[in-house]
Amino acid sequence: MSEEAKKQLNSLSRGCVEIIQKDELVQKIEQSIKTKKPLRVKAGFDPTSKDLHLGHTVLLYKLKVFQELGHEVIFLIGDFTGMIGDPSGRSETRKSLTKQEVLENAETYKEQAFKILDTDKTMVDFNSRWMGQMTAVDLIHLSSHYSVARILERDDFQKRYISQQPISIHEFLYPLIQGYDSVALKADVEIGGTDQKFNLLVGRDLQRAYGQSPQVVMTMPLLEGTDGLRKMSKSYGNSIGLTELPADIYGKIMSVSDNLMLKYYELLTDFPMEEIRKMHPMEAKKKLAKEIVGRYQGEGEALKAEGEFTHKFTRREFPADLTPLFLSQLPETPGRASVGLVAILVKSGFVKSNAEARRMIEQGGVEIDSIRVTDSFYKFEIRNAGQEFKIKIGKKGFLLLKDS
RNA sequence: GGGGAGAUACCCAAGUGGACAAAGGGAGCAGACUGUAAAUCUGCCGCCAUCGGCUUCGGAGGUUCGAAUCCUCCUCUCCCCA
Repeated sequence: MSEEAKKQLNSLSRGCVEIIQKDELVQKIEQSIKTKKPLRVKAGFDPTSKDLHLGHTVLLYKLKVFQELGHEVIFLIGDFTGMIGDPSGRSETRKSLTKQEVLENAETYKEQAFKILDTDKTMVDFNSRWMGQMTAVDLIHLSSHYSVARILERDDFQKRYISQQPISIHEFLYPLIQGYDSVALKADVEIGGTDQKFNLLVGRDLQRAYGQSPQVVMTMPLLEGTDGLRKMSKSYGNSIGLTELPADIYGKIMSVSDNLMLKYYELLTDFPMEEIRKMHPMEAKKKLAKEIVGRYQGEGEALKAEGEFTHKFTRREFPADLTPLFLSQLPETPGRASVGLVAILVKSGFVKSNAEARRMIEQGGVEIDSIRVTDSFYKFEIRNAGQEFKIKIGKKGFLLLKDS
């Protein structure tokens, strides 16, 4: 293997779970170096939601590595497949999206993707370009290349089948359609999450069936969410969204376990791992949090988020520049002489119901001017006009309440 | 086309006429411990309220003093046979 190929393989493999087949990849790289023809590297994204989160960026980051090595990156938006809904890893049928929703989501995807990828060097494509043209005859022809038994082999389908969950025909078709994308694009390499392995391999098979040289498949781990257990997903409530408030992104990264942090480093950055391991975990985490916030929201926001974090949590101080909430802004506030704490918590939107507010108070989660209040009947006594109350609610809530 | 099983709170899941706002687990929230780590431990976990009340067990009706539990119809899902 040439030095250059070795170097490429090395940085491409970082964090990678599987490369099928590795020697094919080496061959393709050597070939590309020799002929000065870049590899066509494809990654598909299902625009199922508007909000991209860190989990989605694992692949984007890997594409960037390919790009920096001079290869041709195809950012494929599965607008057609998005309307079907990928059954991968699902225990139930995904709800289908309308064309309109898919296109809107695709826009935000592109926007976020180009914070990582080089706009000029990236080819953006939509699989409706070829799938939209496909006739029923073409589809049936495509289906003839695969058997029901082989599709059923797939782990998630099998689980659903055994546990008596419904599987719709259109979900069956999904892997074929996604696989066909590789044929249409003549991909040399496709990268995807480990949950995509089956679909990616179907791409290989179909390329062979259509007389092309099969793509190399590279699978990347699914990034666990903030719970450290399940893959990051908005519906699990464990995701870190790219467009969330900088302070939230920063805070969420800080609350991730040390182990998970290392994984984030491996998959989302190219910092040398040995150096990270040598750092104090909290310092390493801060560095990561700053890096991520900076990447998506800018350097300035990152610094601000870090400052805020240190102030609020490390030093446990009340944030300095909090916009006050005036009593008069609250709907139906009774005579200011007797404003109940419970009412304030609910009306300011920190808790959903009176019962929750009471619970929170009685369990010691509320402080007023640094004094814990456990009496759920507590009423504010306003002695002088313009008086302020600094209310701390649970771990993350800060409310500055002001008279008038 | 025929036969059978099932739908319970955010999720999984018990309950099969009163003691059920509904066991257990998970998630979530709060507290202790910390690095807002993670892990662990404790408490809370439908809604309104002072005792007390109100709405909930796929949907609509019905039986009963009383139903998540029984009956009827409907909707959805799964399995087996054809």
